[in-house]
Amino acid sequence: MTADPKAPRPRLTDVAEIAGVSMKTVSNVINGYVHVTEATRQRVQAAIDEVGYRPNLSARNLARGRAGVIALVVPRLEMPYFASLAGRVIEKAEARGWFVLIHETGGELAAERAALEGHFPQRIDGLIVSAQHLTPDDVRARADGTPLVLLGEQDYRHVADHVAIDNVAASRAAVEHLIAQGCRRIAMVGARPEAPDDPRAEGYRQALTAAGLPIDGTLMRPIHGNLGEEGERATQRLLAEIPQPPDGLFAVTDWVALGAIRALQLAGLRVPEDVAVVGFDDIPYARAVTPSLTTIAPDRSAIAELALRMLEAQSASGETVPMDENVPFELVVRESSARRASPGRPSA
Amino acid sequence: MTADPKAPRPRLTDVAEIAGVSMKTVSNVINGYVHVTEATRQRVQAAIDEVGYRPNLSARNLARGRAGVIALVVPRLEMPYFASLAGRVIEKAEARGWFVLIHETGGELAAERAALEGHFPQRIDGLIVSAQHLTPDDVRARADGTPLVLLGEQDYRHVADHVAIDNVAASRAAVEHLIAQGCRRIAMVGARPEAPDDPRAEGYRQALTAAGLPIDGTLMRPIHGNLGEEGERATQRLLAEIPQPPDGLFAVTDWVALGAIRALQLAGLRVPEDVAVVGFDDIPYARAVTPSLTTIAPDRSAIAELALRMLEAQSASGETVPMDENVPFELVVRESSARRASPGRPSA
DNA sequence: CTGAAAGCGCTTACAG
DNA sequence: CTGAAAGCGCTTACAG
Repeated sequence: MTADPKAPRPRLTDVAEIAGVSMKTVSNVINGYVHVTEATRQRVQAAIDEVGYRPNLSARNLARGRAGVIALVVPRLEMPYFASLAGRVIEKAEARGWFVLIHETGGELAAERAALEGHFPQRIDGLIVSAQHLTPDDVRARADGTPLVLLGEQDYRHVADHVAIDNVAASRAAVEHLIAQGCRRIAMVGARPEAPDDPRAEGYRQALTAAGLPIDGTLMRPIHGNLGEEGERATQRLLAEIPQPPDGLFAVTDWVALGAIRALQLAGLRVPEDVAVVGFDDIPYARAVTPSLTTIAPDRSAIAELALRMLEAQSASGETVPMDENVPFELVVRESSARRASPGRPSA
Repeated sequence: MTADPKAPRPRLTDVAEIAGVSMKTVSNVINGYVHVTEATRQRVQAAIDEVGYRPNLSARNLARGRAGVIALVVPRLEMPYFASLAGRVIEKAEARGWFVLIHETGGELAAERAALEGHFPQRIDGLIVSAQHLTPDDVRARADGTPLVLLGEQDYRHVADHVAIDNVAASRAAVEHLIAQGCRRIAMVGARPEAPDDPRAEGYRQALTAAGLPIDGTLMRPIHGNLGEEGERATQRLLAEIPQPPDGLFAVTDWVALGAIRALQLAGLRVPEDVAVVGFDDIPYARAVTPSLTTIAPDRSAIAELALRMLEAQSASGETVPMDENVPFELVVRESSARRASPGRPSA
């Protein structure tokens, strides 16, 4: 069990010798192939356990002609949503014998494009990209043929495999919740009016329209990088530019929501009493801050699992029709939206 | 430059053929060895650029007899301190042609011990562990011989290579800052009275003693996992158990500080007016929350660089005397400690 | 300063 | 169902 730390690592041939079989048979057992009698399998397994054999992945990947590595491209690992997503991708990849090379773009479009073209220090078998700025045209223009899965809120349908939550439905759920709390003038921080279609803005509009509320463009505030500071600044400008503060605020990410709450509080507004706030992502801080944050929690595990299945499918079949898959989400209600006002009678 | 995506990847021999030299010469150029004339080097480089050659790391590592992988073991990647540390480790490792296998322990001692014993799905060349519970005895009992570097606040001197900031000095700086802000009754959330020596508690004591302030054990509150919720609960209990709230609070991590601030605010105390708060780590949220958090910022880049150098040194020389290196830190003053009271006249 | 050849530890047709 | 052998793409003594 515990081997001499200085001894060379046992090889497949060592295991084969101990078990009294050929390398091929050991390989069959390790890779779970059929056509091995149960008695042989057990004998081989015993030998594997005895010497503590673990395959040399460099040799395996070389022989198989693959890198054994997939890249996960995110804006910044420091953003907890991406960190937890990375954790799940690593977990799911491990189960498939894949390594995850994490690559940060810093939210730069140029870095996102470079990643799309496979500009990595090494060869990779697949690419999962969670982009902030990449457009469908960027993806369409891609020359590199490495299997690719895109994550995130953009609509990449018909361009590449894509997995995400239903952002329209999730945003709609968030805003409907604010309406149910009695909010009538709901701001959105992080809308992207310049984008051809912004699903979170669409969900926002749908919820308002369904409730018979007007859509007021001045309440929709764009930001560039989904950082807390930007959420704060955008909310400050919002408050400065409109005569009366909103009574609800939907932020495109929790981080933006934290910045927005900061701006609201600095302006003397109470959350949730004066302004109810809902974020998006369910980052761990959403629980730790005051007030704790109501938010949309995407199923990160499902995202990771689907992304890896899509990569596998592409590796296996080469050309495929781009797929678009949705994973579940959940509205997690916490303090930031707990209005005491009854629905229909918002506190003014 | 842009190759046919379906074409097989160019190999070393392809480059050699184009440049009209042997594989060995190309290898020399790629690995930066001397004894290559400048003209040859340029010719080879041109061939490399022409076909877009990138070495097959599986083959390289197999030939070199190494895995090309180091493991980074952290409690949870979702904790932004570890996420940003991971980012820096990945960056520094990439420069050395190493992959980083990130492994989460969930803060479990058993998982930390398993990692120490090298229980990974594959072979690794080195191990960087940022542990929460591992004791020097655990490290001493290690059977596995893989190069190891420990990070974090525990004192692992004489047991294994260790890199950290000077936690005593950093904590002392944090508490001295609170004292300079006029605080006289300073609580510490996250002390570990059970640990033989807790450097952050030591710095706290040193600062108080140097200022002629008493050390009050009831103001030092232990917590287990450095989570926000625990910081909140510990602070709640603190407020419930002492007759008068503290006027300053030092938290062992920013995340704990956020929880503590929550508890303070829920108890009707204002931060920083009633209680000034300092955290530790400088996570990105420290800037985004209200009030923004005064904190200790460790030089993560320096931690990553030193850790990798130590791994390299161990790989090269086998047995070495355990080293202990400190990296710089900085006190970042923000709103949570901005007391209006002049030093010496704390507001009551 | 450069070339030809062995070897790293697997997988995988190909025989049997 | 199992074995002997070639080959994956590098590195590295070893010659020259």
